[in-house]
Amino acid sequence: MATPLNSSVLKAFEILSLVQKSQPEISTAIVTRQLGVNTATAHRFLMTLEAAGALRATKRGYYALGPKVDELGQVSEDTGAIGLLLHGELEAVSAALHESVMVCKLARNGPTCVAVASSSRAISVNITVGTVLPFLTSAQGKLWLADMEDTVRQSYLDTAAIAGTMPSAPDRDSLDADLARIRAAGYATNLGSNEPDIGAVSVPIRNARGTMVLSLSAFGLLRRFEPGFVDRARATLDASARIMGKLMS
Amino acid sequence: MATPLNSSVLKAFEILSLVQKSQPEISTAIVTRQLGVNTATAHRFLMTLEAAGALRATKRGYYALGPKVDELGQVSEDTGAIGLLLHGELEAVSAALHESVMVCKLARNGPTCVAVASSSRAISVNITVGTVLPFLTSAQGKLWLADMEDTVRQSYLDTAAIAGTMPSAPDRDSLDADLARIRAAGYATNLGSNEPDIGAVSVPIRNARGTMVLSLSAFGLLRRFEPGFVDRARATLDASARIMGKLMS
DNA sequence: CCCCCCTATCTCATTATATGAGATTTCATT
DNA sequence: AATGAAATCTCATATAATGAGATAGGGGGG
Repeated sequence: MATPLNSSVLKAFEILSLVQKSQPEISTAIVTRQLGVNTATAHRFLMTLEAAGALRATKRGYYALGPKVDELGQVSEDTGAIGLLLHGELEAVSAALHESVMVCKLARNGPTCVAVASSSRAISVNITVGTVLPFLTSAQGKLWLADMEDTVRQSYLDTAAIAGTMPSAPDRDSLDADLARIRAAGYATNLGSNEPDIGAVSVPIRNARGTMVLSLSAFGLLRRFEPGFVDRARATLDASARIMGKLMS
Repeated sequence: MATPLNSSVLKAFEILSLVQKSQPEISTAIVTRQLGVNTATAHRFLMTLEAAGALRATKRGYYALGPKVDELGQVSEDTGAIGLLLHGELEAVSAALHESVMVCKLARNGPTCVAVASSSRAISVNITVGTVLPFLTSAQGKLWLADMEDTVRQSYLDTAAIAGTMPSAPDRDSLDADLARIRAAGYATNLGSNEPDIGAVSVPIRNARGTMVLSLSAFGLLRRFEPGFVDRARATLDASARIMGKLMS
């Protein structure tokens, strides 16, 4: 009999996973219904998770994610956990394409770099971990927009507009058409729209459940990004994105 | 007898809390030593946390924070958990000072806004959640730098320099003197150094252990930030920072 | 290249504790 | 203030966590 796992701990994380953007607070009833455990058990787990700081009571019987989650998330960022995890694969893609590659997560103001591998070429594009890309003019920004529900997309675009990072917006119809095309193709490109003379190709990284959790892109001097290279890069990036998706699940 | 807490779950979070910037990976031995539990128990917890995705094996017997932590952290950000938690207090400060106030966490490229309350005044400073402030010219940036160990500070300054967000750096000695003054005073100001005609006062938010976890600042048109107002604002901000620190612990 | 030691991993009997049904309290709503 | 729905508590029982000791596996020194 292999090492038995601690089922209480597993259950605790199942409970925490019930908290989602569409369900930012959970209660005893929700836990009971969605995990099929006894009311008393659900209640005790919520109390325990609150004591641990993983949940925080908002109103009687309702809990949102707590400070411990933020604290651990911060440590994970500080220690570059994602970067270390993806580092090897990222280097491999960079070497295969002879271009710089980067991985972004979605933040409020745009895709934000969490890992990067620079090509050995003599170009210098100022990308470091933490860099925020614009939604409308970067390949990764458009890729994320294309993946969103309409209402969610609108809220991101509104935020971007307020923050002033929404330059010379193309009219809404052409944006919609563009995003539909990207959604169908499964990749996005940026041929100089963000920085002059810099091109990029990006593909989604999806977890086991098919949710887009990160984006991957290759970028470099625009003149290299002619159709043939874009196709080749897309195939290479897609293969790596599948591997990275497995690593993230 | 009040509801007994699930000790396995509490222990799981104690174990996760052992992962820190200074100790990015944990092993059975580390858990055994630091929590005083049996080797077999420690091992089983690590296996369980890996199965839950909260930890990720890097090499034989060593574990770093895993994808579940990032996932939950992302949900916490998306649901604006910190913002909701601090919202009431933030509004109160804004009302008391008749200025906009904001809270930032530390990210690689500078303090990043996680919550904001706008004053009712007719000024418009483009601050939204997600906005990244510069290290050297913003009140909050200097406050964070002042709180860091020398080596850590240098690594942040290096990153900032690479990202090109380090404008006309004052010479090193004057920066050190400035930071020493801020450290001693417990607050920092920015009198137009970031945006012309915009001033700011900022104070640290510390958790129960004294660690600076967030920064709080009030900002507005520069001409209001004469010495008398700065002193009054500092006192008000400090009082709120203590309350917010408790909420975060 | 092999051996040795340190550490991770497994086994199993004992014991602690998590569980669920039902009773009780609390809160919001009318 | 009465009512109903949901959270919280109690306690006997079953289950699952624990720790000592045995085993296996890997990295470093000879």
